[in-house]
Amino acid sequence: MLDKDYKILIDAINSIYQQPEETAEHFCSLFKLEELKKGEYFVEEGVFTSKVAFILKGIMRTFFRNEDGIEYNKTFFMEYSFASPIAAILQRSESHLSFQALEDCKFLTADFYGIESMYEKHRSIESLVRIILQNDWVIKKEQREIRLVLNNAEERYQYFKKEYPGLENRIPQYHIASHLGITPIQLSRIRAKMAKK
Amino acid sequence: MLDKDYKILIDAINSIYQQPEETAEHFCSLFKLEELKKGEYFVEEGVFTSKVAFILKGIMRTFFRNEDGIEYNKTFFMEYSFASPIAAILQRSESHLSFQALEDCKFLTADFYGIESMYEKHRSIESLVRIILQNDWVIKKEQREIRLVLNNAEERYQYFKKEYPGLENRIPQYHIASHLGITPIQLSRIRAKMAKK
DNA sequence: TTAACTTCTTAACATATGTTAATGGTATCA
DNA sequence: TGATACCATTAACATATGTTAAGAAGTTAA
Repeated sequence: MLDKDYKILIDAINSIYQQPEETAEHFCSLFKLEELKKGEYFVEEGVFTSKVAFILKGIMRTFFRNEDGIEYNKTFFMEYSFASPIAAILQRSESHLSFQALEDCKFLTADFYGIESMYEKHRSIESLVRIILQNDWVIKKEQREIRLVLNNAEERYQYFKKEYPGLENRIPQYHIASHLGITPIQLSRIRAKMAKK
Repeated sequence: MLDKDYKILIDAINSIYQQPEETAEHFCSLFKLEELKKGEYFVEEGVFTSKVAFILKGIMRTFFRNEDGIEYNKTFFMEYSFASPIAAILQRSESHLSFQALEDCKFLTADFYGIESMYEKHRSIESLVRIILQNDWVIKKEQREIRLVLNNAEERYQYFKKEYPGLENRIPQYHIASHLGITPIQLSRIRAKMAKK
């Protein structure tokens, strides 16, 4: 069972919170390989789901669509990151976010409740999940809220390039603009201004 | 021990998640009454603390100060709400947010770890805390992030008045402006524009 | 009471961003 | 190959917001 893809997953979780070998193998056994073509959805808005994805190749975005149909790209997921509508899962509610492949994607996927059921016998998995949630949710969200209020669009773009290295060359500019909370036209102006310096 | 103040706290927690009478009394016994004068701090940036406050009278704000000293008012707390640097507590880290009284405050305060230690024997307290955290953090934060990106300042001000009824007449306008991510001048323009309609 | 202080408002000007439209480049596909 | 769709850029104009400065009204303190 320890083929190349699972080895990547094991390395990823061990670098977050070191796991006993048997625990790591049990954890990995919950995952199976899946693929999505560019444009296809991992999770669609309005559904109940408990899926978690660990991305091996490709890019996903998660976005919110308001009543006027305007989209806001909340987060991007690149190789070796976990993507999941975890807020909805924890609340036992439907997801109001969609998850979509922006490139052809290859990923490992598992059911979150299956992971939760490991907690009792494998406390290190509970710690792993808690650390991931605290990092992704509490810390990143809090800092993103502050940046949205205190930084202008150019500063937010600079931060985006640090947070997602290389991503600006893999996805359309309008997806980046939507993440920054500006129009593609304004992002183009900012890029032109930065190129001059 | 069931004086008027504790009765308010018991009613508040029961309306969130109904508790057995003995559990509610045990929970309340963890709290003691405190006061702060306007301008004084409940929590200061940079400290380790595990305090939780239930506000009986007055207003607090929690704010972030960036490297240039510019403040961002993240949340306001009015009567019968819980105020706490809970993100820092859960991460066992120092708070990078400050909590300050904007009016003379009377509140009940407890140690969060004391509350946590009730979980084993009183699962309904664990549920209570989980619900409060999910509401305040997950849902409210997610929706606030979306509003910051998709709504303009006038819409955010309209929302502020719904979220904090009456608060606009109890605190200075510049605190509201800081919460909305704009200058007091711009807020004054928005108010003038809305008054005309 | 007067003086100092705080808060809110308004004006004038500068900058940032949105909207609409046109253009050119590139990829895709029949 | 040619046609079409998609995407980024730029221009021109409108709106939103920031900055600086001034003044008015209310509050606090000497």
